[in-house]
Amino acid sequence: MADLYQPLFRNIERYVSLTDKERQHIADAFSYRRLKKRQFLLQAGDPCLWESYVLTGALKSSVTDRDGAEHVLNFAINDWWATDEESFLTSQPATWDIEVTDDCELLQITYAGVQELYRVAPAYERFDRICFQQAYIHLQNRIYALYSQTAEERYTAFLKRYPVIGQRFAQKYVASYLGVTPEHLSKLRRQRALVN
Amino acid sequence: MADLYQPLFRNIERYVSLTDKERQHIADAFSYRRLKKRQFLLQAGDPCLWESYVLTGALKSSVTDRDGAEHVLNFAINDWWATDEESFLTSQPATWDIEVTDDCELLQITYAGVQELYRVAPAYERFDRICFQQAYIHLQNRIYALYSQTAEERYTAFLKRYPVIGQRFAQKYVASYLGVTPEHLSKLRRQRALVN
DNA sequence: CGCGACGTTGATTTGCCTCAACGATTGTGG
DNA sequence: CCACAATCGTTGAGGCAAATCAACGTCGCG
Repeated sequence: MADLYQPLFRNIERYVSLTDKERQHIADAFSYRRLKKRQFLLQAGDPCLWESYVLTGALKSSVTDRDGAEHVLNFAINDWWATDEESFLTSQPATWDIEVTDDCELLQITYAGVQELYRVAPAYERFDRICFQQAYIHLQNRIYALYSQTAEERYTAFLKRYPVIGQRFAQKYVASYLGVTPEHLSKLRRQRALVN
Repeated sequence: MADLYQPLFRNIERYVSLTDKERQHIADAFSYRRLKKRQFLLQAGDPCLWESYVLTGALKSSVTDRDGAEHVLNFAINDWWATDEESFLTSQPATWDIEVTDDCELLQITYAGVQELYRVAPAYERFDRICFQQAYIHLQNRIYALYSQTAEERYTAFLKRYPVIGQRFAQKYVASYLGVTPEHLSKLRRQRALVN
């Protein structure tokens, strides 16, 4: 089943080129795992032991605050990654929950696996560097959007940028990701419907 | 003046160890520059040609939105970095302004310089990887704070985490960084003063 | 000294939240 | 396969945190 790893290789080769030997090291380092809807890839309090590449399915990362309110930080569907990096990198208890919202197939790597890959496949460390640079830029833009845009503008931008996500996840999670209540997003959607 | 580079070396050696040869490559790659208060390290529309390490002085990074409102994204004082990474990495026109708020001494490196350093000093690419991982985690936490905390809570956390910044920058920039108006921050401060 | 930028204060407005009630849909056990 | 519960999205009424607008004192600087 070498084909199983093809999507992962293509994901990595967006940024770096891989030799056959490097592909082999990567395939050896990642293990396959299935999770069913409503299972948790990670629960707050446990250490995040895996970086997970999503082959199929859907997950959401969220944090629950002191008041019990859940705040969605990220979505992940096929060809995305799902990890609490802070916990993964420091081995401290996670603050995130990562919950499966559609049955998943994952490819997972441990912290030790990553360190070993850096050693035997330097292209993988370069890939990680580029990934985190992109992710950093993306989060800066998200913060700027939170500062400068209304909820309605953020929702419009979200639909444009991630047309698929809005269909694969419950409205209330989209609302949480956008930083508004489900009720408010519902009202925004109604206003948009009236205009068109 | 080899001493000029010591703060930069120490900054890098927080995360990776350097050989003497690597230190030499790094010193060769970074050039020294002074800027006066009110000058712009970067203006929106120009490409960001440098990653800048701050030896002394103070700068703020901000974006001005369509309505003309300025939003402060980052502060930088000694031993911090100041760059519009999106522009630096893609060579596209910057969206950020980076303005000097106190006379600065900088050590700067170009994109080509970074690529060359990656080649001759692999520790530097590892340093960059770790830096961006840390920065990514930090921004995730900032987004979570924007979702889950009130302005007052964010201000309290800001004072605790960056006691120095609040004193080196005008109140209105701190307000902007926290995502509130200067008037509102002023009222928050008044309330805090009454309590204590 | 006089100008302009900054911080403050108050009055008013507003975007979004909270709370509550209600159908519609989903899923679950008998 | 149906009945029931649970969850979700919607709608409305009322409230609050923060924005807006405007006026004023102060300070640094030319």
